[in-house]
Amino acid sequence: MPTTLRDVARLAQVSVKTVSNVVNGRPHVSAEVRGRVEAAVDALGYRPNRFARTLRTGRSGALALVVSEVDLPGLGGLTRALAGAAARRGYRLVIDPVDADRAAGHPPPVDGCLLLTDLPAGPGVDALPLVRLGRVPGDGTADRVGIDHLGAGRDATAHLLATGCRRIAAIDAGPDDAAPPPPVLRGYAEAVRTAGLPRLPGHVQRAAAHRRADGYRAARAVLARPDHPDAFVCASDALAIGAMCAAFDAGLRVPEDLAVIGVGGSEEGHWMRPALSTVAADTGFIARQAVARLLARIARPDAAPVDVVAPHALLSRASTRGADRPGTVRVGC
Amino acid sequence: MPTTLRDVARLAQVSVKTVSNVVNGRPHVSAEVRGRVEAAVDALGYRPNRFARTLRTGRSGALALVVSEVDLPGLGGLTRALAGAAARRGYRLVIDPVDADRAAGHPPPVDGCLLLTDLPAGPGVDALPLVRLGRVPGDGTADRVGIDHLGAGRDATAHLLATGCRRIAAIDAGPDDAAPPPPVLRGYAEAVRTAGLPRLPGHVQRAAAHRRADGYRAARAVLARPDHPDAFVCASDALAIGAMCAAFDAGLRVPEDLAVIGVGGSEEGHWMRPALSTVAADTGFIARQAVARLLARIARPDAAPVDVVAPHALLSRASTRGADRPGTVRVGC
DNA sequence: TTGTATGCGTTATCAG
DNA sequence: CTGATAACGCATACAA
Repeated sequence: MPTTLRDVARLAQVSVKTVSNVVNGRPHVSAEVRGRVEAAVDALGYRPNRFARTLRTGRSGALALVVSEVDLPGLGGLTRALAGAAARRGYRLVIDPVDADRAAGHPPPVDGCLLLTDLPAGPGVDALPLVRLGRVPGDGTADRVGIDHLGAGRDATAHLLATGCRRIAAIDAGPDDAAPPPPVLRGYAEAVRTAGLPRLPGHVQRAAAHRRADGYRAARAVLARPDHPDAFVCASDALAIGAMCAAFDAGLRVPEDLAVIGVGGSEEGHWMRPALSTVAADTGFIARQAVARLLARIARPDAAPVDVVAPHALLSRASTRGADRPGTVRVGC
Repeated sequence: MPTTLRDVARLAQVSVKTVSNVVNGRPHVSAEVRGRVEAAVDALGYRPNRFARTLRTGRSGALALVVSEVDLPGLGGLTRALAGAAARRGYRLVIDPVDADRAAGHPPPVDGCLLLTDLPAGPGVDALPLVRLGRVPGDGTADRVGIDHLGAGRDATAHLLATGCRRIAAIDAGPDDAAPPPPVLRGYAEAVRTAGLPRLPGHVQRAAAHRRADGYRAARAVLARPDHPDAFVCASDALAIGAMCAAFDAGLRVPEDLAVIGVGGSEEGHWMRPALSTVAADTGFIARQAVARLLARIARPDAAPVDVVAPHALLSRASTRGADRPGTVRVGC
């Protein structure tokens, strides 16, 4: 049974209020009383009850990053950046993994949520202040911070074109019949059209989700066709990693026979061999903006939702051809 | 300002207690009253306040997985297993990323912690019921669930010996002068000695931590020596992935010139090319045991700490030689 | 500068 | 079966 403010107050011979003042670092407490209280706190090993404090103040001081997939390449870097940004604003960050099916049924005990999933928020989470992470623009129902995926798809494709690829395939996640197609695919189509290249049938694949295995399957499907592509644009690093593995297992050399580029700038891609070229988001920017937007929404729940577009840069590594490698090609906003 | 039990009670023309009974699914409520209350709950969009509930009951229904490194290969699989095990016991799981330096200063708002770090618990976390994940045996100060790392090191080394490797190097994390050496290294040394092979100087490297970059650096240091090893035993998949990259960058073929094996059984290793051989823990077992131990400790805080040894199996994949590949070699307990 | 009293939203105790 | 009322631990008007 934990010690409470009252226990400390009794031992230190002061009132509850004074102990509260000392614990919360309030001024206007005499040095002598403060010393007595601190001694009592130490002696009893007092720790404030977070739930009581939150109930009273209405603030828990915690934000949640809600993810439907914990094994996502790049999640580590994003989490680090978000935790840092939150800490600088006086908040702690916890990760809340939710099942795809029972999506976010109960809200985590936090002041607000960052959603890294395109799932519907669910009855629990959507009552909380909420910022979505990922592709912008969104549907305007919530604040959203992410890179311009259409631009990312265009830039990735342009990079492949510039390094000599001519039969470029693309892999994105989501239902096959989605309309409009997802932004990376639109950017890809735009770049291919601008270059005056023909659209090859079956060269656009839709994976079930952004998992390595989905990318592997999608890439196999394309590589099984008689008209091999010479490059893959993948809408995420997870898909790209799966696609690279499919290429190896098919006996193809990367990038000589098949170039691969992803989107995300994940750490894991850096540790593939060959290292994965990728359109990297500025995670520091995203983290700062996402936390700032979320805190703003907590303060003003009724403000109009805004989209924040984060800068991106193309990281040209060994999985794509090109004389400029290794290096960063500045593109995007 | 959210709606409370009182608002619902007022609208439904019943007492606060009755609403509470309905919300918590208690029996002894007439169907008619129940219907009225449920209608009011829906109309007002009532959601129970978790903090008030926790304050009152003393139980939050949440467990925390405390990690010092979020970019760990295998963390995804472990998290999934733990979240599942917790859910089956009626608990939710959140991940609490902590900085290595300001380790776990504040306790997360949960009923207990699973610690996936060897850092000292810190003043906040160590007051909570706590189970450590990782190598067993531990120091006896806390419950601990993990595989037998000494056996894992022995089995990994034996596998390399059985597939023809004769100059085997080892990489583990931690300070160079730690005594006793970490268990994987001890198992490695034991297997090498048993095989009657000489100890090659400089073939045991200590990395700063279990990060890919640490494995990369350590492997480079070994490969820079005139007496190349023909295999690496790595104490984690993160180290092994870094070591594999170092081998490639040195122009070596895996496994022909250099075999590599890790410990952990991470998903990420599966998606390396060649796929990483690894000593895989039974994450389902670990998750079930860890959650069970933690709940037991919550119920009886003063019970003596116990160590639980989880089964492990050697996954022989393409990063090690051998005719039996691909396949699982049953070893361990 | 410090103490007293009240309420945050919930559940539990006890009457009716 | 239902209703009034007291706690849970903390922070804060307000009083002293």
